[in-house]
Amino acid sequence: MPELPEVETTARGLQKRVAGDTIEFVWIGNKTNFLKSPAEEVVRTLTGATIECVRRVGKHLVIDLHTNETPAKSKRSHARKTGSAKTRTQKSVSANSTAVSVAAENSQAQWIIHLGMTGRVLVCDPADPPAKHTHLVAELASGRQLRFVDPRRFGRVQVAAGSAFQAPGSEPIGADRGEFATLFHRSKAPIKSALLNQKLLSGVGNIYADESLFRAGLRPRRRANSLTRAELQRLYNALQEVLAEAILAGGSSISDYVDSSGEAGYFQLQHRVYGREGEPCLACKTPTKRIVIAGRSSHYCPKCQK
DNA sequence: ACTATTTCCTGGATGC
DNA sequence: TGCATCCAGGAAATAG
Repeated sequence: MPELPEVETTARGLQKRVAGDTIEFVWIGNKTNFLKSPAEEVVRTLTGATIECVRRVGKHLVIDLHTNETPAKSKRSHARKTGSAKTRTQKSVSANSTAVSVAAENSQAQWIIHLGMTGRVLVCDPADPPAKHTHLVAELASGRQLRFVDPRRFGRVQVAAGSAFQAPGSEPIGADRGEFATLFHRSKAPIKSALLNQKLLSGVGNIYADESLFRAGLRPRRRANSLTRAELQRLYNALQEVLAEAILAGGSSISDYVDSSGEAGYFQLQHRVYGREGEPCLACKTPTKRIVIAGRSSHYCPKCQK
């Protein structure tokens, strides 16, 4: 299940393999509820676009494109979208005061993919048999294909004009310590819920939330605003550590391991609490507990975590 | 203005 | 063996 480290690993792999390539043709399947932008807008934006860069923004995969789309068309279609998209449009437009930079902005577009629970982006040979639940195929000038596969369709695909896509919250990696503390100081929600709230930090999912809380010695039900300065510091350190280790594990595998369907192999970080209900805590042997917070499984050691 | 719960989805695991 | 039921979870929608 892709969280920040997996998305980072995927982004690096894709950057390495498809940057500089051009999308020549786009196919979209029958089930289109994974699209956040209208299908025709996705097709229009992607077709003929050159992939400049693939990167991670929060839990989103962002593919920066150079397009041939005309400014007028791009603006009108973009304006149909919902609140947050409008805000971004306004931002990106207002940031460009001269006509020249507006024109430059409009030859840029972004293909934004959220992998949800089961989403994957594969680099395939056209001869590779399509995986079940393949919802979008982009044929590349190099002769290869990018395929979006997602059985559960929790993943989301959208396109946007410009290059200003932002995640709803702060970037967890290298977040400022003070800012990190401020984010959680205001929230009365359980710290576990606050960690999962993408409007605070973008990119932390269920597994790494549990792992961070375990390393920080904090119970998931603790109210975020009850954490002391020292506890927030421990949580900050734990989160940085967990994410860095997970990316390292993924990063070491991506360079030399890509399976037959072009999928990067995730060598996941060894979980210390996640999914270990009833098993002895690795530090003190107390059986690991599992509770449900905000509808999510939360694992913790009742002795080590206060 | 909050937080908490439900809903969307399918495949794999479990139970009878 | 086969069928029904449950469970996993990111994030939007809905409820409290």
